[in-house]
Amino acid sequence: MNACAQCSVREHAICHSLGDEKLDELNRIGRRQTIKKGQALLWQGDESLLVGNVLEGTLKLSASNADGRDHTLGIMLPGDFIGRPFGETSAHSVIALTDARVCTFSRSAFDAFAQENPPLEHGLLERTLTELDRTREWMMLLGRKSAAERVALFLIEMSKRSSKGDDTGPSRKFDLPVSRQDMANLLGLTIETVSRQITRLREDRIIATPGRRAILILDFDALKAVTAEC
Amino acid sequence: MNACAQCSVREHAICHSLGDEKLDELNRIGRRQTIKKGQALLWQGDESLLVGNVLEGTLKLSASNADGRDHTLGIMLPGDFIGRPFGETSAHSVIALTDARVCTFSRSAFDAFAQENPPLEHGLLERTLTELDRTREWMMLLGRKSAAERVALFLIEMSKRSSKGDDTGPSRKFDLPVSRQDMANLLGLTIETVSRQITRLREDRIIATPGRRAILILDFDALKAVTAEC
DNA sequence: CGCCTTATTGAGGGGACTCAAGGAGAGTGG
DNA sequence: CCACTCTCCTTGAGTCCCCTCAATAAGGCG
Repeated sequence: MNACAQCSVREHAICHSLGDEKLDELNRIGRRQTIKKGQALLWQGDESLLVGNVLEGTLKLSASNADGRDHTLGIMLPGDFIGRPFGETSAHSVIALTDARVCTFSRSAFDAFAQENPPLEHGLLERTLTELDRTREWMMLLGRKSAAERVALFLIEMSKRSSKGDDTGPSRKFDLPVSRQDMANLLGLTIETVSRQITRLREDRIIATPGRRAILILDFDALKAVTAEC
Repeated sequence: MNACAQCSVREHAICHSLGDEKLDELNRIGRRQTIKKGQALLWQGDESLLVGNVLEGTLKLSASNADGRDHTLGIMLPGDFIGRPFGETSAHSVIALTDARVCTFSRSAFDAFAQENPPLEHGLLERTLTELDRTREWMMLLGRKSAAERVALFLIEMSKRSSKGDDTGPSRKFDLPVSRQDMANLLGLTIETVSRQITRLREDRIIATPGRRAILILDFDALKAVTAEC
């Protein structure tokens, strides 16, 4: 029985470029795996041993430098591709923010499989190019935007991503997949600054926070306006 | 006569994965082109019409947002790949910082050629993955590092890149390919802050500045130490 | 309830920005 | 060769935003 056939991310992951036969072959080198919140799937600097797809849960891509400060480089949600194919070492760590399920492959087996399946490589290339564009957008945020803009932009982004699959547009109510600390690390701010910005948005009646992780957007236009104000 | 055979970046560009025959074919859809300093090769938001390789000179990848602030996302040197294959629009602008020569392809022709030449796509994928890693490193710089660290890191990076091809290690003396303003845009700082940091490094006898754009590293270890200090 | 983690709020300081003026080259033309 | 201009860079003074340090509050869970 092919586990891929009923895979929850079948349509969104890189595998969707493969036919049934090839999918079967890929399935044979793959392995479903669960990770507990806080556990690492990959360690920065370690040998790059595996790659894979997120099936369920949220993970973060993060890096820390010599003096201990660490920075979250991205959030990985179901359907996203994890890991660094064709490389000796993993440049960043991948850590589960919630309990998660992933579908992993040994890097060497995946590399070999990819090289023999141009459509898969092509899909991976397109995905990587898109990710590069997105990362560069984020660079701009880190380089030039104020704390208020960063937080507002993050909320909008999360609102969009949490409604993935729906056609109702960005959700007005959703749960943040990350803690304040993770938000701060992602946005290049401190936890206190993030908290203050959230408070400010609540005082201005732009958002409400019905729970610790919950966000309810009251005035979407006003939130958007914050992202562009000087 | 195949212009690629004697191409200055033959060994460093993506083309090196191709055999003579395929190279010839690629050559036929390519076109050598010169751009004057300040001219744009691609405009952010425009249709993605071309891709190519840098042959000579320096270009920058940049983006500007609604309120006019703009940010340099990367520096492109000879051998680097330019543009966004397989995409409708160009997410960023590419602008010449010096007079430059590039080898360009219409995007559609390149896309078609790439899809038929897996080794080329594979090379492009590896390159894109590496670029993504590098961009993420830079994100960390923008998110977490002080002005002093940013400038020091930039000088080290430029020292390394300017000695490309040599085996003498990073050059101690080199010319910056960019203006102070470009440095500031790249590092997410203002021109004044960059200037002050350079002055500081000179006062501390870590570097000397024998000319407007020239840098001479006097104490490499001290410079490295700056990149990691708190 | 008590403990622990996570989030909020406050006070104070510092690093980078803003605004403004002055210098230093490179190129031009007399 | 020297004024002149233009651009790029440097330096200074003052301000503001975000960080740091510190205390308090709010959940979550045994």
